[in-house]
Amino acid sequence: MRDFNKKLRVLLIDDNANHLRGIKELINLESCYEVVGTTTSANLGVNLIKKYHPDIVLLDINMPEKDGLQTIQTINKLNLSTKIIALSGYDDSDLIYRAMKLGAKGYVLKTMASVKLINAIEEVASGKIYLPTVLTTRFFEYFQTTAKEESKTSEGENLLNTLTIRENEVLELLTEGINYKSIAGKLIISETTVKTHVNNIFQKLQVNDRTNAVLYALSHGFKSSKTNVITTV
Amino acid sequence: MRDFNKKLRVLLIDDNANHLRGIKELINLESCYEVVGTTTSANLGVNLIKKYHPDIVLLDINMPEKDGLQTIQTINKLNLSTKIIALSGYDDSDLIYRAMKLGAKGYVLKTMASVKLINAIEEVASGKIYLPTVLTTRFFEYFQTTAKEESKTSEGENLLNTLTIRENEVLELLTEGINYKSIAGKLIISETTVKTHVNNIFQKLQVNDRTNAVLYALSHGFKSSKTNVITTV
DNA sequence: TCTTATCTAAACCTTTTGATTTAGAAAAAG
DNA sequence: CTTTTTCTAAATCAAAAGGTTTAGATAAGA
Repeated sequence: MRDFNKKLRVLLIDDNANHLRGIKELINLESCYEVVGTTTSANLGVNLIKKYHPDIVLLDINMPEKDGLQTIQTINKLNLSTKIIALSGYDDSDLIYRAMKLGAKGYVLKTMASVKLINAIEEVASGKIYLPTVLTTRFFEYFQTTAKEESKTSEGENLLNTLTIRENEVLELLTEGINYKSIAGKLIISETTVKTHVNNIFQKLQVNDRTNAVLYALSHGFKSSKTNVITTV
Repeated sequence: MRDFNKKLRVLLIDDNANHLRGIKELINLESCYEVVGTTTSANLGVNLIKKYHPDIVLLDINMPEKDGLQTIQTINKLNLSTKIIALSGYDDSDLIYRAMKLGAKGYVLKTMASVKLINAIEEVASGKIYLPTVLTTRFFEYFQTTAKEESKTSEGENLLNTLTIRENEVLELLTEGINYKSIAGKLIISETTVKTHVNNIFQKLQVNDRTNAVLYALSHGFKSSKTNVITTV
């Protein structure tokens, strides 16, 4: 929970100076906030964050100089407790999705009423996530469509299940982009044996080459025994 | 937008008969809803959905007989416009995450005030997503931690950005597991030209074969030009 | 205008892959 | 105690992929 005795320290990053001034005034109207800095440059913003360790950063993610999404990453890599609220002019599903994925704690449209912004700051500061209902819906639309393939593949008959243990080991190395010779070396078997296994894999997965075998494996939840594969979006 | 002249048809699935009765009464208090069926069995519930095509299904996802998450998938596979609201006793991040990923439009805790449930039905019926603030935060906690690994790959300089437009087109076809001849056919250029492009791609991505090129592309957020970004309104 | 980047293409050659057949040994299943 | 599965391996052959060099056409930029 948030300590109301201390002022919340807020940093503003927006390439539009006018907008910057507007937001600053708006926030300063509230006695419990303190704007510790404003800047039109993402790179400068990152430096200010390093220096001042603000509680909240309001970050315009539609900036020309540096990609806003990248900036989110850069800030999060600092490993501070600073929380990021993304500011954007667009309610683009993909943009919202990516911003949130990269660790933004809130997303506010510039067109939204100023009271929403204060609301967002308050919520995020107290450890919650702030997403207006419209954007939540947008987010989930995108989330569910991109996640759909994963669920589709996890059910039904998966040809991967027909593979033997050895074939699985071979396929795992195939998915790492390793050639016959190296696979033979790693499994300590002859290259021709590897070829035999690979051919059997092809038949079972109903493909004709390694690329398609790898693609099948990755898109059908093939789990390598050591590393956890991140199934893409 | 929802048509207020028609009653919203709701189906209830909960293995606890008492709870089922309670919810039914609660919903029937509201004149704009109609409970078209109640059942304690997930499998039976799916059949009822096939028969009655309800607008909303309130689905308890903590059932012994059949896994609630599986039931969500089964229902969605019917491809009806039926919207699912997950009911659960637990505010478990992973559970919420998976339920939403599988296509639930809302998630309500059984411990929540009954007015929240009505609220959820109303929101979901009108095409929105309903997640109480507490659960939204839980969801994003989980979402952001599981997505973290992915973001790692998209940071730093991405060699994919060095590719020309044509090289991107070729890479896109490579990631579909297509061979030189077919790529040449699709782009209406000669096979040797394709080879030239592919070689340039290899150099730029610092790999030696197509499999590794594809793996690089997939793990570094290569976006095929076909991928549809949902841009609404 | 000169230069650079991009797209196109061929020739030549080497390496890798993939397809097919055959077959022995060991282990598991019946 | 057979039969089947799995893992091993070799021999061939054909096809695809990859490496390298050279080069013309065009468009974009300095």
